[in-house]
Amino acid sequence: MSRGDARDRLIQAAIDLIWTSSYGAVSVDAICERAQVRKGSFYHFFASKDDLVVTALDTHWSTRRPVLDEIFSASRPPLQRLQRYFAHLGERQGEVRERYGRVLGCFHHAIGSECLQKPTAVAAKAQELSLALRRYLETALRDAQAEGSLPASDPVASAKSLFAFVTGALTQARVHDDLELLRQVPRTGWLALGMAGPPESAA
Amino acid sequence: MSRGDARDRLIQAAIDLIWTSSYGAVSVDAICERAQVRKGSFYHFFASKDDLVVTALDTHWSTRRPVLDEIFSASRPPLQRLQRYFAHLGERQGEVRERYGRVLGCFHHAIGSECLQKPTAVAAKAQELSLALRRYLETALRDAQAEGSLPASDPVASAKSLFAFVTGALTQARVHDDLELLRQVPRTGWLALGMAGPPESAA
DNA sequence: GGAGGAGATGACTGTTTAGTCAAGTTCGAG
DNA sequence: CTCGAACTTGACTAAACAGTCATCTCCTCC
Repeated sequence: MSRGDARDRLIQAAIDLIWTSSYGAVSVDAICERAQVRKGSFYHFFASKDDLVVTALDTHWSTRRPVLDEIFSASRPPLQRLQRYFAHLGERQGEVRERYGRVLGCFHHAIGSECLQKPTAVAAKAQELSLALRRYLETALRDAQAEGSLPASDPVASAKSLFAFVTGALTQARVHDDLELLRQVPRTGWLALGMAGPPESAA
Repeated sequence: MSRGDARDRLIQAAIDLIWTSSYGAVSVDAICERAQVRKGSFYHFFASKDDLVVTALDTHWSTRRPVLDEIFSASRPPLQRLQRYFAHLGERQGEVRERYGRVLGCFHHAIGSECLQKPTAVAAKAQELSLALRRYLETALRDAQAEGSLPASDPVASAKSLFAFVTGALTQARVHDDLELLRQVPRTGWLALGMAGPPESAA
């Protein structure tokens, strides 16, 4: 990493600090100090604090995307995709807890619910990523209905409800630092879809 | 309201401003300006910004509590309580939208997920109120299981999951200003409890 | 009417904030 | 060696920030 060394450190510092507290509570100075980068360098790489945060959101998403692509692979039966995703939530936050000492939930969701309309660019990026995530669910539900393994209904509305449950569980887990709650997600998730449990082949 | 006139305006201004944006984005000056109260008066009534916010949380809760007490009245069949609450979510946020021009979700939940550990007093108060709300669900679930209208399970864990879904739906509705999502809550809520729909007598 | 307290006021302090800038250093290509 | 571009640096600004304070204005009770 010769090129973008300080830049990368700034991005990582922003992710660490904002994720563990909040957008509004983290200052440029704090990010610089953690990244061991001077103020002038910050503004060499980024036009503003918001510019860095948008970049941080993109960077973080680019690390999650391949994982989601694998979980929601079209070569996998649609219900098995959901089963893997439900299980992934708990596993992933377990890793987060080991690294940050605390369950932190979803990075861009935490930012998105804090920055409603305030800094347009940040809010727009957070919403964009939330929508991208929801589309994984939507596709899996549509595929499941197409193959008849899930009762027919509006897949967009169903994905919205399921997504609300997932983000709610992640946020509650974050607030109460409660990993156990996420381990309940698979059970309740299937119920919310109108099913008693996961398909036999997916367990 | 002879006593506490300016004080009340400060509390209301804090609720309005923080609810429509966020804790971190609202300054004491902004609150004072909206309340038409001078800085000195602010600190005559409140020891600090956090002190006002804690008071605002309590004040707001005290307006919601009688409504919840009515909805979750023990003289009502437990499943009917849940049905009423599910329906209430959409109605209430409809009112909020009319008043504030936007769906805002749950006030103390928005603050609670933003202020994780930072200002101890604010975070503690927000968590206290979240817990109080969750207990309404817990009691209803316990009563429903006791009378056999809901399959037996751990009511605490079930309440956590149901509460995660409700807060998730409120937050999604807030972020996307989407009232329609909340209107789906009754349907998905019953599913998540392992029921096909509300009891006949409750509809 | 006078004493005293609750409340109002605006100017004030010191700190933190985001963002700027001119003068540096480093380093690879020509 | 030299030139320029990428990068670094620390001092700087102006605004916003939370919080303070002496002084004033009421209103109430004696």
